[in-house]
Amino acid sequence: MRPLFHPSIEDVRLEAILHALSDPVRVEIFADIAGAQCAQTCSAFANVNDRMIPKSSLSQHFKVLREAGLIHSERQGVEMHNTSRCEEVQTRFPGLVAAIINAHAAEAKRAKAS
Amino acid sequence: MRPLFHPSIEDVRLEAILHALSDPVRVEIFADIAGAQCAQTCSAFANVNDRMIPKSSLSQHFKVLREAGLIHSERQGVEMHNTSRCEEVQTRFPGLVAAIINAHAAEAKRAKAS
DNA sequence: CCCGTAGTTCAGGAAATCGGAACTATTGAA
DNA sequence: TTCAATAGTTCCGATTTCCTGAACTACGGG
Repeated sequence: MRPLFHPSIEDVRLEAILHALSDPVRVEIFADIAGAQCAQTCSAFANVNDRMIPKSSLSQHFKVLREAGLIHSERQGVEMHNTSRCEEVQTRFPGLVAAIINAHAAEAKRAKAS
Repeated sequence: MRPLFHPSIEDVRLEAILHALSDPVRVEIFADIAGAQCAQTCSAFANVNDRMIPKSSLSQHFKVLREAGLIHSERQGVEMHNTSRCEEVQTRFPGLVAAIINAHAAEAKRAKAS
């Protein structure tokens, strides 16, 4: 099994970040990881937005987030610990991730209200 | 030929905006329109990033930007006048478009420097 | 050593994207 | 009015990407 690839922050591309977060499942996962106090496992997201996500799809989603430079994944025993790279991305693209997370939160809030 | 559809600002979705701008051609077109003083035609972008874009693809790109709520397109005689909807989108998702345009400008600047 | 759990890889079917060719809409000139 | 030119749109087949079940790998515990 090939080791996990994490781009260095200089290699992070805007295009990859926007593509990664243009998927409703991935943006939800990322917002949760970014807002969490501690590292999150992959399987914690087996159902997102009241929808079952097969674990092969989940694995792909985490790969996309990881290779876009948005999260850091580290094997911890049998499971994976995922943390956000918000601070790093903030230095590269100031305000970007914060604005997206804000927008996502605003949309989620409105959906709940209706 | 069916009339052009523009979503009302309340119907604009984060997902659609991020998807629209996750394409290198579209983000370039949008940044240009947003930064321009006057309306831009479609064919003004026949070559973006030193690459020829076929007009059928250009038409699709404009449709994606339009239906995401990022631009307004209006027929003016034989050509199309495109303007950005930045102000409206700003009220719905504060800081989002500005951060993306900033990030895009930063990346373009770095690419030129190398 | 074997089992259970967590996640990855592979492969093929589904969906989105690209682009050439044909079409539509508008203007201006004959 | 008719014809030609210009600017975009639509259609459709080829390519690419995405999704997910099945098989696989990796680690920990008994």
